[in-house]
Amino acid sequence: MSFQQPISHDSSLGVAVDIVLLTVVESRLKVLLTFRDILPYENSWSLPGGFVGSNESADQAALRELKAKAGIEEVFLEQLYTFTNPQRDPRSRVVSVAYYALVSADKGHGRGGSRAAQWFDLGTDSAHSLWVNQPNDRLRLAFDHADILMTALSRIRGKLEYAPIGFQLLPYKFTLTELQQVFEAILGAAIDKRNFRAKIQRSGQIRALEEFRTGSHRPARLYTFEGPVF
Amino acid sequence: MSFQQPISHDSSLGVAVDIVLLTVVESRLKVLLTFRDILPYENSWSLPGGFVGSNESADQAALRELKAKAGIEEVFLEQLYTFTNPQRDPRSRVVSVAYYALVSADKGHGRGGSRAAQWFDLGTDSAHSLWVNQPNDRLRLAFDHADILMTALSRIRGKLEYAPIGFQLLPYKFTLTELQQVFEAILGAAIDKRNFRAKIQRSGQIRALEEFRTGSHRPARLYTFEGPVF
DNA sequence: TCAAAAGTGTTAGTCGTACACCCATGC
DNA sequence: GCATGGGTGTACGACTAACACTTTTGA
Repeated sequence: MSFQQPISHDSSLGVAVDIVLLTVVESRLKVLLTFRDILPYENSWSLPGGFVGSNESADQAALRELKAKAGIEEVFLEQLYTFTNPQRDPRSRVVSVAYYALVSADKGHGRGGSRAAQWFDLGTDSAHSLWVNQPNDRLRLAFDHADILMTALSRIRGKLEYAPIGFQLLPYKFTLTELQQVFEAILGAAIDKRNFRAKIQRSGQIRALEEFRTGSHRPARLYTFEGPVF
Repeated sequence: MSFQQPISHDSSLGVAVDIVLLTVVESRLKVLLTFRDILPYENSWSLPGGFVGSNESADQAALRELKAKAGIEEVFLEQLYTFTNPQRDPRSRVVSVAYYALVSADKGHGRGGSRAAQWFDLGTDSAHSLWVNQPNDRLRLAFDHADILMTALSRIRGKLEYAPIGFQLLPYKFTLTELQQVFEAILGAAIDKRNFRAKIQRSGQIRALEEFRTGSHRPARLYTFEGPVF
């Protein structure tokens, strides 16, 4: 039996952040991945991330990485979970403080067309977790990033029900149909239109504007997010 | 544009775990604190914790520390949040992966009477956060441990509503009054007896036993936890 | 005038909440 | 027989979920 002696501080683990950056485009949930052209996991895709600098918090590191890798500055960012399996990085011991971030599609495309970072579709129906568990050949995620992605998806799905995070994926003005599409994309399931609208209106989180989005059919009223009143 | 070369890994942050270990004794929520007889924060109380070993996960480190500092082995343990303020430890850079743990009072007293580790009362009414924010002189917590404790309390209060964690604070057999007292201790508020019992019964999480706890009054039926059926 | 998306109400079941009295036991 | 904690039911309001048709516009 191994008696663990008191651990010396200079065991020197590395600390990194990894970010699950999500957006919704045309009713589809998308995640930003970066391409690795170096070992380990050369030619795999991975979550954007990097090491935490010696004089910054993990939050700051995550924001810095988002700006550098995705060109994104205004973003909703929350800590997700910290992954600490000693074997998660084959090179050396690195613990990863994972974050999830949500951007609206209009802000979210600073980069992402580049060869180094691309948006990947998370599937249209409830097959999210399937997809993540059994990625196709094109998409074998590096390290434990598939775990991180799954954890993020299930956290966000849960949180969507009670926290006003859906709005983070939309621009300032949006239609109720767009909002519903965001919910459906995240939950991976269809929602009844009347019930959804009634519930959202009841919640008092949105305010109707006197503006309409005009398209090729009946114009849709625009709304804006207005946090709950305390 | 800065192509980020991997930030030199040897910035060598330390990684520690800190654990908010809670129990409920006689309707009072208690937290286990350890006494620091060394600098920094000499003569303060702190959450039990320690550095993560170079070959163990943070979960394993937390379990090891719980066993070492509190003599506790069977315990419900979940990761809470990772605290990464660069100044949180005045000696050197240490990030802390915080956990919360729940034990039933019957298991929870392996240690805790020792000079090094003691159970502290978290106040009987809804004044929890007040108490934590403005600790009396006896109780000024080391590092950012007051933050960690507050985060744990608010997480647990939230989670109590939808996850079966209340049972973790009770022995295998318990009365409904005991269960209600656990809920009241955590929420810091009184609960209506009839509503509580109806709700718990409805949830299908407990099973009635044909045993009774006999005391100085009418005997109370014992129940046992039985996870939700899938 | 037609295609397409916007918009709207009712019903039934379930859950939360407020509230007061009788029951079984030890002393 | 009394003090103490154990145990029970009902009514109202709010929310969930199922379900189909009319309105407005551009083409």
